[in-house]
Amino acid sequence: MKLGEGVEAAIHCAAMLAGVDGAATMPGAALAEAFGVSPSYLLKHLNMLTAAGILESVPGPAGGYRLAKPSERITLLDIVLAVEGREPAFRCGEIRQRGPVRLDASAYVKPCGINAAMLKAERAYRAALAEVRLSAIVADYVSEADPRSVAAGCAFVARYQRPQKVHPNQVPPSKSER
Amino acid sequence: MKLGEGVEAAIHCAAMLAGVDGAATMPGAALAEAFGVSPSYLLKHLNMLTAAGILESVPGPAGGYRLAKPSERITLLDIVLAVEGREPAFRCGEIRQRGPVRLDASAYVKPCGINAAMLKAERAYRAALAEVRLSAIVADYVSEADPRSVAAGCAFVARYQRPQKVHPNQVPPSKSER
DNA sequence: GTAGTGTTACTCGGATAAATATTGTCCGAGTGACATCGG
DNA sequence: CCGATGTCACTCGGACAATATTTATCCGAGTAACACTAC
Repeated sequence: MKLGEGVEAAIHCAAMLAGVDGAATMPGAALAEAFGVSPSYLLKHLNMLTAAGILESVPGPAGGYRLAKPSERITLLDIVLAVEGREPAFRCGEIRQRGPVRLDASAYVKPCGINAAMLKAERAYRAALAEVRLSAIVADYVSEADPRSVAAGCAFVARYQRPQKVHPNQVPPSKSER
Repeated sequence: MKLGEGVEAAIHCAAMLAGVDGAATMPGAALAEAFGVSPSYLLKHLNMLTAAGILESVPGPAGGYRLAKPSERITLLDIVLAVEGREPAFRCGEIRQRGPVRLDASAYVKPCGINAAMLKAERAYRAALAEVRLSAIVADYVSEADPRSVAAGCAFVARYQRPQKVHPNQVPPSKSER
């Protein structure tokens, strides 16, 4: 019963990416620097989030990551499952059948009660995570955390986010930062 | 997010030990044989259950393990925590403080919202496990599972359980088995 | 001045190694049962 | 026949490897920006 250390980083990265405007992106190296983790290792987890459809990655200069969908539609469960895997934590190995007494297979049609109880508990865990949207995490952070921390976070985002190349028929964003 | 394989064995062992009468014990080797797992490795988990006050161990010949308290007072949560450790699965490393912007410690008096959400989910998980008593597991098994499986389990228990030496002022149990 | 083109620097992505936790195995300390011996 | 005693077999308990998983790192493929050149 131990969650990988990358889950925490993944959630923090997603929360920070929720603060970038529009289609702008943020490089993985900047995210790694923001939290003091290994850049190369963080990319692995960000890659899993991308494969799960939570993030989008843009290659090349001015590339990076951004949310693939609005933060209201991303839950903590999505992130945890993407990083830790979708299979349940408790896997019934059917050890009740592995003893010396080999009964007929028809004696084991009923599912293992222990397995059922463990999976029910895990469903409760996942349900609790599914109720927390990324937008709620960000809103709570902005309203509850120390204003200095919020200001530092916003400054970091503004400093490192890279606006995307605009297509000719689109109006370029205001050249506010750098 | 992966539970050790020993958890399943530990729960099954506890359920089987709930079937031994009174103060009788069952050797760890018999439990290992019942589920087809390594005897030496199972002892490690049984030892953890003993350290947690769930089981009692009796050394010497006719020794073994038995429940340390009635099965109504043992929950799945007790067993899972004893085997997997009591600390929560999600450990907040406070990576929000590890970035390049070093704010004053007073900016982090509020707990991390992400950590709060993860711990709340884990509390739901543990609450669900705490509601399942070992006696309920056994009762469900006896009433729901295939009668052949129940009979085989009872026979196994009767075959391998070792009655304890009775003190002089106590009446010896019926010499039914072996 | 403008369009085309080549270079370049920056990004992600996957393959590769080190560290750690889990799983599995072994041997030793301790204890009560059993057989033996003596009364 | 009953009791004391020494031996012994059986138990758990912790120390010792092997394996799997997690963590960390490096190098390559790809892409868009940038500078340069030609028109």
